[in-house]
Amino acid sequence: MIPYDHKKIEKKWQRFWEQKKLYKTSDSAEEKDNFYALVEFPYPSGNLHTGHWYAFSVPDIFVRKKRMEGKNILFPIGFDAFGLPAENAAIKRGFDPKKWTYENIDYMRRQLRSMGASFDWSREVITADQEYYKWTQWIFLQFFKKGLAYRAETAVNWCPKDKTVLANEQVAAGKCERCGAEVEQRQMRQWMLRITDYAERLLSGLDKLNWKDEIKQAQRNWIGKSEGAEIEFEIKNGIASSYVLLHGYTGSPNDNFFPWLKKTLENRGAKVYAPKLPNTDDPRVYDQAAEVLKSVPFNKDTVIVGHSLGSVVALKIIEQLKVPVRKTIIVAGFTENKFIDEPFEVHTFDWKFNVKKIRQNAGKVCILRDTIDDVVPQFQAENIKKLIGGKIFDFTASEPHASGKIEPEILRHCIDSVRVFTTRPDTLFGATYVVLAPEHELVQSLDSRIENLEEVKKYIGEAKRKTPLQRQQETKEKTGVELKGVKAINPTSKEEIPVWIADYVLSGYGTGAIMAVPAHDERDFEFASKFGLPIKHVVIPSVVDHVNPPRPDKSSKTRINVHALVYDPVNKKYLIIRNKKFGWDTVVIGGVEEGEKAISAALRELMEETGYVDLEFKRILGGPAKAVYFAKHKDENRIAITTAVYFELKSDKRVAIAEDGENEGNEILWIDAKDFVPGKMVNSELPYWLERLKAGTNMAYAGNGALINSGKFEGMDSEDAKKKITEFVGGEIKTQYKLRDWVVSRQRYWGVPIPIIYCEKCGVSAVSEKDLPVKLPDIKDYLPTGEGKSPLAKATKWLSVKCPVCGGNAERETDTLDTFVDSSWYFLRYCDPKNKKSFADAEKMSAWMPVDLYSGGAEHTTIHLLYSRFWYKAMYDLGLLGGEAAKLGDPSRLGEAEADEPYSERRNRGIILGPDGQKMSKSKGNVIDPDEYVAKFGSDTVRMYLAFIGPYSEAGSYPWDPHGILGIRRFLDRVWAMASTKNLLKAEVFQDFSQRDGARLSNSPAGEYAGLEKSAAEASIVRTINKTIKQVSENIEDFKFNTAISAMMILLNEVEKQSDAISHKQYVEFLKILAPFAPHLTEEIWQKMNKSAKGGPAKGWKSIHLEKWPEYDPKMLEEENYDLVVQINGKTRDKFSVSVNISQSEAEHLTLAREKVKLALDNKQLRKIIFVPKRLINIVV
RNA sequence: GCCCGAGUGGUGAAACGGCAAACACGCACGACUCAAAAUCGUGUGCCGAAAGGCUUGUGGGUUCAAUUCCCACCUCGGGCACCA
Repeated sequence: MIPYDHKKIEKKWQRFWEQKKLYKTSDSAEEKDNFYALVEFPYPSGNLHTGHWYAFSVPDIFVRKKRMEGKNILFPIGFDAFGLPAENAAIKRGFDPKKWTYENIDYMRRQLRSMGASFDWSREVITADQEYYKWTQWIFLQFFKKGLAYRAETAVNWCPKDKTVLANEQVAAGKCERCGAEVEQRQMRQWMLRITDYAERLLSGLDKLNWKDEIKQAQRNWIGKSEGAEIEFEIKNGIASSYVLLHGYTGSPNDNFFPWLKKTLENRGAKVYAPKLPNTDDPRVYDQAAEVLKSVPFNKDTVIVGHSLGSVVALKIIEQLKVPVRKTIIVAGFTENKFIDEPFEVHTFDWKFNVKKIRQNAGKVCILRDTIDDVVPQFQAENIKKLIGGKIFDFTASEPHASGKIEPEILRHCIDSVRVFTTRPDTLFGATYVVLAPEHELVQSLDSRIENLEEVKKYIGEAKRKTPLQRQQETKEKTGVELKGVKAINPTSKEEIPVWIADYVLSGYGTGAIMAVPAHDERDFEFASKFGLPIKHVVIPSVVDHVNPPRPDKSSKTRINVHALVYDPVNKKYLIIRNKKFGWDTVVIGGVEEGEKAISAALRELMEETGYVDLEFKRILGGPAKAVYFAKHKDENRIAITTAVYFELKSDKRVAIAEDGENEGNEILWIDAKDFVPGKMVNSELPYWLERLKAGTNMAYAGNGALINSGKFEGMDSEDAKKKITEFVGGEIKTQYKLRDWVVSRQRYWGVPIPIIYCEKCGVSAVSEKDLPVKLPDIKDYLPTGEGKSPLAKATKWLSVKCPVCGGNAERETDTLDTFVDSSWYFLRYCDPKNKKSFADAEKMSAWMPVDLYSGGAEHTTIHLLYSRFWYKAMYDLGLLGGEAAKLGDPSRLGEAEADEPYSERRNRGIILGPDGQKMSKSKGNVIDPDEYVAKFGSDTVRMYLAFIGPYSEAGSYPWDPHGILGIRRFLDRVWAMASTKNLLKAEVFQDFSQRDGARLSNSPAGEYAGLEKSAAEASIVRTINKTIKQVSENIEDFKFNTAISAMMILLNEVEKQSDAISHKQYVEFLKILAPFAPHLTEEIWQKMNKSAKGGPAKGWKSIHLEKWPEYDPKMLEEENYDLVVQINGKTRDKFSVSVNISQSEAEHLTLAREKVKLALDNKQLRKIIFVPKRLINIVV
């Protein structure tokens, strides 16, 4: 017997496949459909671990099967080569990150080849290659030009250890996902991508995708959509006594600047001055304004609003004022993120400002940044901020100067008010206070009115010092401070309510302020309870009686009543009333008179109806709640606002029951506690009611229901009231997402340089296309500066550059891009990896995209998967994807196709644990080195063992069993041994084998097979092989490789027992279905079976991996007989062999005749017989 | 707390609503061997000497029949987490 020398065999075939370029893919193949199978490319950490093997070699089984089925397969591989580990190795051990990375790639490439996976290496992509990152930069610039990439100052996550910012998605439980250090919040100016613009499409796109629900759900949760309303709460005395409105240069061609704004302010009793300014940039514009403004009595309660040109006028006025004004609002332009490729003429004012004077007199400064692209530097938000300070508020309308949109926005700043976001506008009547996030801007603008400013400032300072993790850890105990002297006005009741700041309100979500409805929100309830704030119930649960539902043909009456539940603790019984006349059970129900307490009403009614008087009130069981039912005794529908009260019986003492019509037919009953359940009572679901009524007692009731204490909305269903109340107070229906914009700049070296240039004069501009790529310079010192700057800031020579607009001296952006940017489009580069003219050719992309099957780790669900979906959609909208996608580029046609989704099917893989069932880690000493096992058993064994370890279709975690792998090796040994002992591997026997299709494997004379036994064995083998082909085919499709392997094992077990019965054709079929699992072994046997006389491969021989995937014959699956299972009352009692065609009556007859059945039935009456052909017969007695 | 997913032998795990535990590991016994390893064979859910009974986290429901469908609860894993 020839030994199975895996080392020799595997090396031989890996070399052979490579030489023959067996897996090289052309973009189309005749009569073959394209199929794009993608696995997440690895980070070149230096060594392939078990996880890599699991990630790559198992999907390779699927890929090989698809290829044999006749698909033109794209199965590429590459390296996600930028990232922190390289850089940290550089800092720690002095390696050159580039050298380190590329050496690792070389090593891993060799290891990957030893895996025998059928990658097309000719398409390898490395993200750190200049040819690749040139296009990363290029695409980034396309985003920049469309405003999808922008730079802004926001609160960002800062990792103090890695000294870089992180995206939200890279922070887990307040810690840096990579190094575990506690993340801090910092205000920093960063590059961001507008992924939030795509929130809705990222959400709706999921519906169309063939992904597992758990993956979709995780993305949905991450996006976190909630629908609600924004509602304005005015601050008491929030309106100033006078306003001066100064219109803009280009924005308002009409006489009056914002007529609506003027009217609105006047309606509220303010004095408004809106002089007409000439539409010119001549300095005399001020003189004219000054003339008009002579009549304005400026004082410390004046608010000045300047827009564009008007802002310059405003500054001039402020400069000359003697007394400071209350507030200055400047509506300014925005140039920073505009891509300027053409020089423009700059309008200039030669006015000089006295900055000190302005700062003295401007009061609170608030700058609203419009989307208008203002080319005049004086009109730009940033410049105005430099000049007079203050705070910038971004205002994004759908169009610049959006009339009707910007005015309300300005109004908000003219009148001190708080805008809150709520998903429960229906509870607005119950808003008893307002809470601001500590970072909320209103605190600053109100500081003169806050009586306890010191305390407030102290609280804010403490809140700011806390890391996000600390804040999270303190969720149990709520803290906060009231802004004393400040009141907000509830827009429904006009009541004055207190304003608090508390860090349980997050500045980054919604408006950074909430209306607190303690009665109907758990957090507010907790806060209100702690600080003694009022709790006002406005929604009560609503219960409809399903046993006695309201009848549409009957009139309805609303009543306030009480349900009195009485318990006798001695006998453990409940008191109920059974009405004989109408046939129902109730507890005592009594109407509550005007001004009466529920408890006394209950006691009165109990006495009248039952006579019991010695009762002790225990507690309010529930309510108030709305209960709707049909009251038979009154023949009308009842809408009862009811309270449930619980009493205990102290003694049997009774008085006479009042004899009136009401009590007719009533029977007073005491029933067992266990019988006090809906099913056991007559026409009653009272216990269920009482349960429902409990909601809202001693806790916040957050459910829906009916409105109370809500003015004209009294009684309305809370769901309907949401819209109605929002309209009533002039609020705005709004959708919020938890998703934040993606922060992509990193203050680190080893990444793609952001291709942006800063010029003193021209601001921010893109690097010209011809200058791409901006190469990552070689530097010596990789240490981050720590103060928010990348090590690139130290590469002085690289740093300085000519401005692409004016040609003057300028500087480069020193931050690099997040590596998730690199991996957001690598699958596109695989389509056309060598392209020098574009990132990928449109035709080629449309030949392959979308990816048919994407396999990767579950940890990327809300990171890479979400990012790349966004990236792809953005590219799609920019028309960059070409082919069909470009034709579909019109956003109005979206939804017609999935053209904007990159992956049509996604599968998450599980993880391999150490033998101890723990995650593998060096410190635990449970790391399995795949190389060791490959050396010992071969890569075929390792990959097949990983496939066998558990269902790949479920992202479970499977421990590596060092013994378990033996089972696979034994199986492969037996496959080999069978070929070997059956002389398959001897050339002289099998030359011209191709002509001997159908011949027996053994050399024995044909006569030996004569006889019944043999043919039964043959029939059995035929059936098994067909079954196996069927199962293996289906299981691979479902990623259930474990059961596919088990099916092949079953086949081999059977074949070994009667190997003479297997034909050559059948053996070949077996070999072919095994080929994707054990590509080397099967190829070796396949070749040896097809040797020519001279010993080389037979003429026309081709690799088994290019052979056609076997098909099964459904007819061959059928059996003539089967074991009929006999059940009696569902329990198996017997079984016997019957023909497949047996009729029910025959089966019954045979079954009843059997001894065991007779015995078991014991002459009992048969009630029913169920016969399921080909399965069982069930006798019910 | 919310949203997913999963609970089946000693272990990894199988099972269109139809014989629970296929396949594999491990273990026990046997064969081969002077011996061991490897290999091959037999057995292996639990209780019971056997007949037989019990068994898919717990409790209920639907069904002739439930690991599978429905409800409640418990435990574990994952994601989110003061998101108004």
